[in-house]
Amino acid sequence: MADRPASPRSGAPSPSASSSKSNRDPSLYLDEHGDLPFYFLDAAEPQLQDKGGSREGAKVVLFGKVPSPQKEGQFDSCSVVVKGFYRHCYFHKARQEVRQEDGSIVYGDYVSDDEAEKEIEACLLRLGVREVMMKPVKKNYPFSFMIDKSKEGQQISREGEYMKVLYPSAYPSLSKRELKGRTFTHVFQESQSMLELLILGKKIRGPGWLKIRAPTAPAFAKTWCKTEFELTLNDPEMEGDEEEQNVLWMNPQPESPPVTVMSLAVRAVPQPKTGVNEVLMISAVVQKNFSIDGPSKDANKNMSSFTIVRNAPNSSCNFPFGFKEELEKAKKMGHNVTDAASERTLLSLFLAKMHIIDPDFIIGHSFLGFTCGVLMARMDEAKVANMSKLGRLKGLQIEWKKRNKSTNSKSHFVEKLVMTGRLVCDTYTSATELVREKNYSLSTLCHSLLKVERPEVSPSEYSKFFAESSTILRLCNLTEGDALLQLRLASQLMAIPLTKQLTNLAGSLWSRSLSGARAERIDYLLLHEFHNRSYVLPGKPSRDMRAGDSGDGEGEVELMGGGAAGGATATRQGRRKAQYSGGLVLEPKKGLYDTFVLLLDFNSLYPSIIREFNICFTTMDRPKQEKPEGEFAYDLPRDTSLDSMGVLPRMLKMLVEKRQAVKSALKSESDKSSLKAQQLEIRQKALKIMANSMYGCLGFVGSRFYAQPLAEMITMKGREILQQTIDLAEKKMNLDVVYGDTDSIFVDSRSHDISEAKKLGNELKSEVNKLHRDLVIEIDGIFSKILLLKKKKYAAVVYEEGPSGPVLSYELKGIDMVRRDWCQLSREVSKTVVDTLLSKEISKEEVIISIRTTLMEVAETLRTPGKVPLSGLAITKSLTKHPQEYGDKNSQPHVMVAMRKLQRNEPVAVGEQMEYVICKGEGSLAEKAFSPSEVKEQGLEPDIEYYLENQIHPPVARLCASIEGLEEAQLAEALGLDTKKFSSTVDSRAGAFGGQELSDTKPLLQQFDDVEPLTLRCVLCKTCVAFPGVYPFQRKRWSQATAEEESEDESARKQEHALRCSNPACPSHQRGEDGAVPNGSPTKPAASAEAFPVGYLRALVGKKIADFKQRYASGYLLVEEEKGTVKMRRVPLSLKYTPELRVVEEYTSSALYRQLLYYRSLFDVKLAEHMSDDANKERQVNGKHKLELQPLPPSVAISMSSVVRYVSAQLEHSAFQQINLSSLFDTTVM
RNA sequence: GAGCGCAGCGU
DNA sequence: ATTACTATCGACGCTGCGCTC
Ligand SMILES: [Mg+2]
Ligand SMILES: [Mg+2]
Repeated sequence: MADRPASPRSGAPSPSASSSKSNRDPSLYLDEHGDLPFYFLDAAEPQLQDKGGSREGAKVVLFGKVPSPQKEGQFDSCSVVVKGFYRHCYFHKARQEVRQEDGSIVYGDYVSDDEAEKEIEACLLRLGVREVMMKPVKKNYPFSFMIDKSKEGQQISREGEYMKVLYPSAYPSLSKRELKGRTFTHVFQESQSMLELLILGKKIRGPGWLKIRAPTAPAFAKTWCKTEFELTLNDPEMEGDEEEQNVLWMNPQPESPPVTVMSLAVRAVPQPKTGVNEVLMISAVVQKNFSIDGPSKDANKNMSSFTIVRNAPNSSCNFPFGFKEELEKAKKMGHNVTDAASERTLLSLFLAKMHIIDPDFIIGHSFLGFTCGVLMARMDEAKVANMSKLGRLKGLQIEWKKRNKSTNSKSHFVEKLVMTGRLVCDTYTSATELVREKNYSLSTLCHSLLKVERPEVSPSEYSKFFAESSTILRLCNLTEGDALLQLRLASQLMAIPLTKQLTNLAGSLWSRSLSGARAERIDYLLLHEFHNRSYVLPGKPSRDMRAGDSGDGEGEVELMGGGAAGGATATRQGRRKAQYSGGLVLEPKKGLYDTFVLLLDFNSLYPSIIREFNICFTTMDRPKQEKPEGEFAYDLPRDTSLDSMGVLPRMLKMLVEKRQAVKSALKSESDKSSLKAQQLEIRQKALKIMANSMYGCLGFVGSRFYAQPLAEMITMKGREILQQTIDLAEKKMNLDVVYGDTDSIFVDSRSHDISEAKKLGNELKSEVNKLHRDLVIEIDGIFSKILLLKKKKYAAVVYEEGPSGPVLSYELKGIDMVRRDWCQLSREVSKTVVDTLLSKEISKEEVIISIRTTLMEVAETLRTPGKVPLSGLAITKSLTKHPQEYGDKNSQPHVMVAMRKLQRNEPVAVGEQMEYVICKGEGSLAEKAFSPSEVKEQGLEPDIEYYLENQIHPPVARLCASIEGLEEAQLAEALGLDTKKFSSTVDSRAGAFGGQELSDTKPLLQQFDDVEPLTLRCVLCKTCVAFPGVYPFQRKRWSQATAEEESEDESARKQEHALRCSNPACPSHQRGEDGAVPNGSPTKPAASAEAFPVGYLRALVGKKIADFKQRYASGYLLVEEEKGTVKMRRVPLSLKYTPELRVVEEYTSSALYRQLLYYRSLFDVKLAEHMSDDANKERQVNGKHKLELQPLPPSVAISMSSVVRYVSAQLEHSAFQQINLSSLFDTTVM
């Protein structure tokens, strides 16, 4: 930037000129006026130990970087200890009570300054504050729109009169409870920290260049920084003079200095007996030119690394013979490995390195949650000196007895304390905030973000690595690799530049921003703004800023002290009940749409509402009238003109406009991957985050600016605007709104024409936008197909026009397959089902076939032991608290698994993803849940039926809920589940078959309506014969009776078997009466005389069965082929099977089953006898003659039974109901 | 069916 | 209601599972 000073020290003596002085001379850092250019990174207000009775004033330590006097362009770490603070508080003056004649009291003017001053002075004196400065001031009050029920008649108005009170910080801050008086009603900022006072007073807005006026050298260093200064603040002049400020924010800002980051990876091994982690190895990767504004240039050039590994004699991790030599060799190869004789040596060495390298940033994966704690515990145990070198604040005393409580302390308080002065970027924490993953282990993140497979080594394997020198070095390599991966991960996530931008925008502390204090960022943004506008600032959560909230009459709970606010009862982990209503969600018009559906969405709805309606602390009025309990009493600000803009709208306007500027700058950037472009991208993102999180903080009980009425007003307007938009679309434009959620509507264009749909969308868009000034709705997407399932649950095909035709992609919201609490298998099956449902141009029948086939295949695979890997069955659930803290631990699978893990002395972290597999066995679900490792070790068997019934069926059923022909029962049938659980309005035929026993020789004959009849072809004369069954009378009895007349053979009294050629001239008839029987002809081989030999029958039936199976299975194969190639383009099944399209389409599993059963029945002699009984009963009723079944020749009987056995074998393997449909896919034919 | 609890999607 | 230890977390809307009554 052109307007930037080239260097923060412009005008300073050049380094060479002062080279004669000692390197340590701090004055070298000062410019010609004796001022210090200081890049502020972070600050802390260390708590002071009380030394007897004498109190020291508060100290605030600023940590940062200063230009190195020795080397141009380099920077040294520096701290500035600021002293001489005065506490600032504001006493709001009371109004005089005037007694009326009727005895009532009215409140008049403010009490006089003298009166107030006297009382306040006395009050402070009573609290031990002897040096006080006081002055009447006018201040504004941010919560003037709320009614303070505890202070009837003494409401604070927007502008009011206060006494400003200042006293040295050596005196303690005042307790609100002790501050009661006649002349004042409220006290503000009495507990403000000096750090906050400094930041607000000096307008320090996050990391940036400051000019420190005339700092001095300290008598002794309080920090481990390379150089240190001390600054005593001027005595507070009541009127702050800009020239007298001793800390100034530089304007314009020179370029930020690069920082040094150190990524740490530690291998700790738990002691078998105690479970205490001991440090085995520490690796660090250091990068010196790390840019805090964006990606770093030449990152690799400025990287170095080291590893320290320790010997552990008398344990499994001792150095093998000759390790020293190997180590020396490795060192010569450039591998920076140091050995240490003991853990203590290792830790000391490490601290020394830390001190020399003096990193500004520490990067680690779960650094605060694990690594740092382990290091500290071991340093304490081994009595390693100067543990505080981990951070930069010297001589910290940490009370260890307190922290040995339990491992589940989530605040990492001590760790943060020790790290003071070095910023910590925890890749775990950052990732949980910046990306959504199924879990946040280093390996997973490397895989998904860096596309790198990280080799995992568990502590139990360390001893193996210590068997040989080479493998120890390999472990060192891996550890160093981890450190490098963490560094890359942090860079990839842009965690450091992004939090820096956020901190700059908010004017908060970087260390707090890094540890994810989101609400605090908004607090600081508003604190700065309100401070600058001369408002008294709200303190820690307490009710007096907004005592007696309008809606619920909670009076003066706060005075009782203990009463926890916000209803946060005890150890309640689950989310508490909502305090006010939020967004409007429409009931979707459920179903599958194949017309274009438009998604219109308001840009940043809530921030826009704040601007549109000028909603702010400063613009809202007190409710004019009492409203009944629970009703919202506030009115909208009447004035929404731009000149009366409130603070919040103004800030949002600023954020939005800045973002627009950044985005347009980004647009003009030709190379989107350039450093500049990426910096802009980060800035843009930070601006968006800030704008969007403002609303959330208004409703946050713990926020400094907690203002539920504002939050409530915003959501209320949100609901109104969405409803208004819907009405416009439906009533005025006669459109079909099929769904909407908070800030969006989904409109069915009822058209297959994209341009028509777009036109419609644009019309609606412009109509809506006409209604608003700041609110903007936009077409957020066009779906060529959408399956609306439930509120917040849908699957859609996004239609976009690319340079070469339409580009399709999925949008999947809320459905089970996007959630991590279903096993992978379930998600995969759902995926296939969604693929089918959303595929293009596929008939309803094809969809049904395809999904049924998928399910049958899944069931078959699952029921085949070992076909599905355990990982596919693992169900994942997070531990949201320590296992012990769960109420009924015994009924929750993930908790049970965690408890057992604890029992085995394995660490269990809060937030960890517990994997479990449901196994066969007795008891409740939780008792059948085991971790994958337990399953393997104990040889347990997964409960396949559980998975089919509870993991596959419900999600698929939900997806198919609106698809006719794929009701729950059909899906259950396809999965081979008990269909009785589902209402039997569904497939009655399937139901009928479901109850059928295979051994039953009396099937329901009408069920063979749709089977293909069996045609035999005489092997001798090639005549084709439709095979009626064992006897001719059976011909018309397989399906519903037809009106057709009986043929001669069917009604013949003497029923001869039907296994004979119909051609009278056939040679088969030449041989004896029965034809089929080779009755011992001497001239011809017996077999050749048969029309239908048994071998032929079996082959024919076998072939037919195989054909049907193939026909059935081919549907599946086609789907499978599809999956591998084009996700969205499914070739319809009919394309491949045009000649037999109908057959294929209708060829379901039950059809196949019936076909097989039919074949068997045709040859079933016993069945024939049953059927003749039935037939004779009917004939008797109708007065027809009785049929007499003629005995079968032995050979025919053998043929018949042979075929029956053959078909039965195939049927038995393929139990269609409740057993196993899978062998239908067995393509081998006997 | 209600209650409780758990999970974590959605805006 | 914390910036020294009980942790501390932006809001609300919605579905789905398991257990007990
Ligand atoms: Mg939006
Ligand atoms: Mg939206």
